Amino acid sequence: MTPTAPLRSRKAQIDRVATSLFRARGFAATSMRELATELGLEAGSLYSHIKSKEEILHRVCFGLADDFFAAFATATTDTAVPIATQLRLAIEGHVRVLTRDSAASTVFLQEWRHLSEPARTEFLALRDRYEAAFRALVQQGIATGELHAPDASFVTLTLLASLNWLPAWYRPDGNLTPDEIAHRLAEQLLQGLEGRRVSG
Amino acid sequence: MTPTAPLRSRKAQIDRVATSLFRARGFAATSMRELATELGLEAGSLYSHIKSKEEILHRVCFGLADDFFAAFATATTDTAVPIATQLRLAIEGHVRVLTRDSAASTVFLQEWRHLSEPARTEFLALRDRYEAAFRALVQQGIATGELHAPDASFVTLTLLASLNWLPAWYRPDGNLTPDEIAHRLAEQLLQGLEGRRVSG
DNA sequence: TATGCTTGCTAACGCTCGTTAGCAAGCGAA
DNA sequence: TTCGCTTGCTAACGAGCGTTAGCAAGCATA
Repeated sequence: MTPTAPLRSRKAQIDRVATSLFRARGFAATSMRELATELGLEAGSLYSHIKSKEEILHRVCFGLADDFFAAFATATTDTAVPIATQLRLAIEGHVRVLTRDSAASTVFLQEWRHLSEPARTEFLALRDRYEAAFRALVQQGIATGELHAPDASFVTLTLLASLNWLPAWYRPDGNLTPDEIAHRLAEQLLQGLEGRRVSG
Repeated sequence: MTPTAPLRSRKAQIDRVATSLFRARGFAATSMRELATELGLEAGSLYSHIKSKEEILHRVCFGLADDFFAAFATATTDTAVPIATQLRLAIEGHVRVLTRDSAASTVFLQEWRHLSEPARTEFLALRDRYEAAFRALVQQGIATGELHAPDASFVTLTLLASLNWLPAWYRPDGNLTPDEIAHRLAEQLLQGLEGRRVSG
């Protein structure tokens, strides 16, 4: 039924509701009592299913990190494909993960800093690794002459920024499907990078 | 001394320290006792200078909103200037505000949702008005043929997203000055929009 | 000298927080 | 039927929260 998580386990249901609350109010401003009420039970009952509030945040953040890495790997498996195409596929994969569960994506992007150590440091390392993978792709594209830009880091930062703003305005019932959005974003971002124009 | 706020009033000093804490930990996760300690005094003493915790957030958010509007107005006063140039100036102005006080900018961008009503709604109205002004500029540019894009809304969203990610990675002691960053960002974003290429 | 503003303290208020202990009902598997 | 897992309750813990009241020292101005 719900596109984001299976209904079978109570734990998954808690994660799902908590994620949407974390998105709406922020992690620190969401209370366990609020979460329990939303689920129709008492605060103490939550602890039959989870160990702590932060455990939920941890699962959301690291779960989504896995998704992003998986999407990127899929987009870049075939090294025979032109870099520009690989980058386009990576962008589309990234957007697909973002739109599949925009509540979780927002939490992933905004609330990770409420992770305590060492999870916080681990998370940042993952994020850096992901950005580095994107940057390497851009750099490769510049080296082969497929992409034109003076600075791969700069390009990568603005590119991911454009993409990561998506959960802030994306609405599943909007007039663009996730794939259309992904395609448009890739088009718009790469037109500049590729230095060519498709139409007027 | 400090580039962000004058030292003369204790109130301004509280605002400045609070802003940096709000940025680091988030508004909800920052306690008044923590803020007081950082300032070398007791929690109760803060209330000789401010009315509430939220008052600080309010001042930061609405103060920066004023700055953004002022910068945009300055960039677009001369209507004889080509739209593409006005847009470039608006981008550079926006970046200048962002980099002048990146802690306050981060709070402005991330923590506004902890404003209670009606301030929250007022803030969102301001933000919408600002985005609409940018969008109108883009739309005008498309109409005159100076800019090429299928959808002004889409362009504006990704454009502002790229810019607003800046406080997340900008470091005042980095190897690019704010003006260089502003120029590069404008260049990179408009090269795509303008459909031309400066160099290889 | 008197006024009033700025600045800061101590002590405490009512409240909410995340979490735990102990108990119990339901239910599928052995 | 018994075992054990899932699910949920009530009651309470210690801690921290934002905020207030009441008081007082310092200091510039009138």
